[in-house]
Amino acid sequence: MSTTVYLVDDDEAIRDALGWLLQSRGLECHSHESAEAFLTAWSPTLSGCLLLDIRMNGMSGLQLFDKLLELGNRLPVIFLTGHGDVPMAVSALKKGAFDFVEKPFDDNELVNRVLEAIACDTQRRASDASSDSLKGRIDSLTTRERQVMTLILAGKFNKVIADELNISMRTVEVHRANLFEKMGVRTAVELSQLMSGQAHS
Amino acid sequence: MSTTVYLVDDDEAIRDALGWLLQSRGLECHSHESAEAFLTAWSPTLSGCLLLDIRMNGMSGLQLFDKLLELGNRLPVIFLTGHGDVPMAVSALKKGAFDFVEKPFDDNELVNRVLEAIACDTQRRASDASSDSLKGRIDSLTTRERQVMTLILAGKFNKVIADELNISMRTVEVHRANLFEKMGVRTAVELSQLMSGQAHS
DNA sequence: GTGCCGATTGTGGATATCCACAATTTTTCA
DNA sequence: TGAAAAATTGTGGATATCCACAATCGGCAC
Repeated sequence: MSTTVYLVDDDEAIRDALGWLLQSRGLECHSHESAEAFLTAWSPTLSGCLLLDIRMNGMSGLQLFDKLLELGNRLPVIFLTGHGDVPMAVSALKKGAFDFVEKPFDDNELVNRVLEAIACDTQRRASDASSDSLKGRIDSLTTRERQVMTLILAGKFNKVIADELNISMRTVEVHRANLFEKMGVRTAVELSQLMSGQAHS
Repeated sequence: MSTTVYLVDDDEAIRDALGWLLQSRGLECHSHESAEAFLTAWSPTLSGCLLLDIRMNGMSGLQLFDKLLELGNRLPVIFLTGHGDVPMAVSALKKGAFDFVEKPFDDNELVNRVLEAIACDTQRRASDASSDSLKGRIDSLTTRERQVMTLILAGKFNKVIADELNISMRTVEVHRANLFEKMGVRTAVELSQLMSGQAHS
């Protein structure tokens, strides 16, 4: 999935106009005429951003937003509405919506918001990728190696680790060397920095 | 400064009503009749939250908010307004306001928002405190000790550090022991975890 | 100018880590 | 049941770290 602007609005005129606007600015745009239609197309791997009309036949934009939140959506959402009120906007933003724009909107303004949202998603995606690769390396560890790693990160000596796991120091050394290799680090400090911010129970 | 609700509104009736409401819920409340008056009372050490009316004579609530942002305010801000519109609310929230409430408001609702804001501030304050104490410990390090620490955090051996600083390994050992003592850690791993997320150039 | 602080270095020994060479036991999975 | 993966342990030596004891040198403040 390359970065794309997903547009959900039941008004064909708006879909056409916005689609044209976005494409004229070099942005790929996929339109859906209903929340339901977008839901079937949605996957956690989508990247870019989501333009979401609030008032629609069937599931509303707000309902779709809630549903996507449950599904773990990370795509930044920009709400579009002609009938928004303040509490609605406040609630949407506090739930994590990226923006909330009233119709009629200024074309340049909207495109700017879209570009910001895409930039935000790109950045999140990059940090996700590195944390995924880290998770992969952690998964490749054996149970013992993970136990040893945890104790190393607790700042304990091999001797103490051996004691707590009821194994010989030599075995700890082996696990230590192996897990350093798998995690791609050369020292405990590097490991600690790599793992900082990660859960590793 | 104990945790207090700061209220800025140029309508005396509202100040009285809100002040009464908050105090009846056990919340200390300090009222100010203008943005200017609050500004002179403001200090970075205030804790609690700020209830801010938007439409006021003189400096508006939004202007005060911007000014406080420049001054480095960390107090959560809840806007109160009888004439808010969606773009205004969106802009305020995107700038970091804690909430945006329209008048007339439900008493319980508002008190809940205030309690949330206070909880949020209390939490931030706690994490600030520990990071301040950390900063203090870092400040207590000598120049050399800081240099050595940086290299330790880069995962380098004493030998390499000695080389890079053109001093003997023994000297590095001394600095290392001293800075561990000052930072309150026993191993490089603990130091690394302590410093994770901190800048230490 | 005397004293304090920070930086510097040395010796020597106790601990700890790193690793090659070598091997056995246990678990897991097909 | 047999092969592969994982866990285990030992020896011995090279490196690294930790630390007490001891000392020199330069800058700065009172």
